[in-house]
Amino acid sequence: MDKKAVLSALSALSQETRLDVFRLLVQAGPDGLPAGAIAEALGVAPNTLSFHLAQLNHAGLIAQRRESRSLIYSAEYSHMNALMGFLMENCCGLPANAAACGPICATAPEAANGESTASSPRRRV
Amino acid sequence: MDKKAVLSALSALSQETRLDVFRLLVQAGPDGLPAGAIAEALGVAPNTLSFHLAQLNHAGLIAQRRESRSLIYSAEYSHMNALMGFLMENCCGLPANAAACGPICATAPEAANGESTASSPRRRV
DNA sequence: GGCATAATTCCACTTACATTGAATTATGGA
DNA sequence: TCCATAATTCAATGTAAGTGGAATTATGCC
Repeated sequence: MDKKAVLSALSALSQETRLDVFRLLVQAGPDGLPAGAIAEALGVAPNTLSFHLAQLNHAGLIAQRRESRSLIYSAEYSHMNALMGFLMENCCGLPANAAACGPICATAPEAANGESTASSPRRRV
Repeated sequence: MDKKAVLSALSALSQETRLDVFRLLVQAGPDGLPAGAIAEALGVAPNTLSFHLAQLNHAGLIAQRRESRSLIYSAEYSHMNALMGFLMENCCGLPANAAACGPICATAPEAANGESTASSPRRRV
């Protein structure tokens, strides 16, 4: 995950409606929700919601799939985990910081490189 | 941590210069860095940096302390951890999601509620 | 084909954000 | 006290983001 992707994800989440949408989808689970259900749940106009869904989708935070007439959106958990890893990158490696960095510490190097399965890379300054 | 604080933190981080500043401070450790050193390291004008430091500080992501003529800034790790917890709130609780939610899962409830100050003791995972 | 539903795209508008240069506050030393 | 350093605050400008209304695309059913 590069800085551009991180900025894109953070920008997407730094808006109230989009934050609400994302959290709703996180809690909805892998099955996701159709756009209409999201709009109704949050009380947002359909066109406005479309705009925000596009931003989240483009940022890689949510996925889209069609099911008949409905477009179903669902959270991309892996992308979120990669984002967190990036923010704390090169934090846990410092002996002095180990305690402060928190729960992400144990797995940060992998999360930072996204898509999991990464096992070796550590330092990048 | 409430939604307002989360939005404030995400807005602060969704800007390239501020993201660079925060990551630099995360990697610098609890001792932090003076404003001038940050400005030089990132190649940003002093007044512009001041503006961004104020935003990060107001969002609770960094702390400020004076040391002679210098103002030293340091990362607020606990705030960052609380932010991550909030984003994944009510995710790990769902049996279907447990695997997808990732590393934060094990400690999310605490991070989400924790208003504690920097370097607070954290439970083992 | 004709019609209704689901959602998106396009357009104009208003507001908020980031940057720049000049002026100001705070600290330390001669 | 006077001056230099460290950093912030103020005022002005250009650009990007969010919202609302009307029109458009995609799918399903009769």
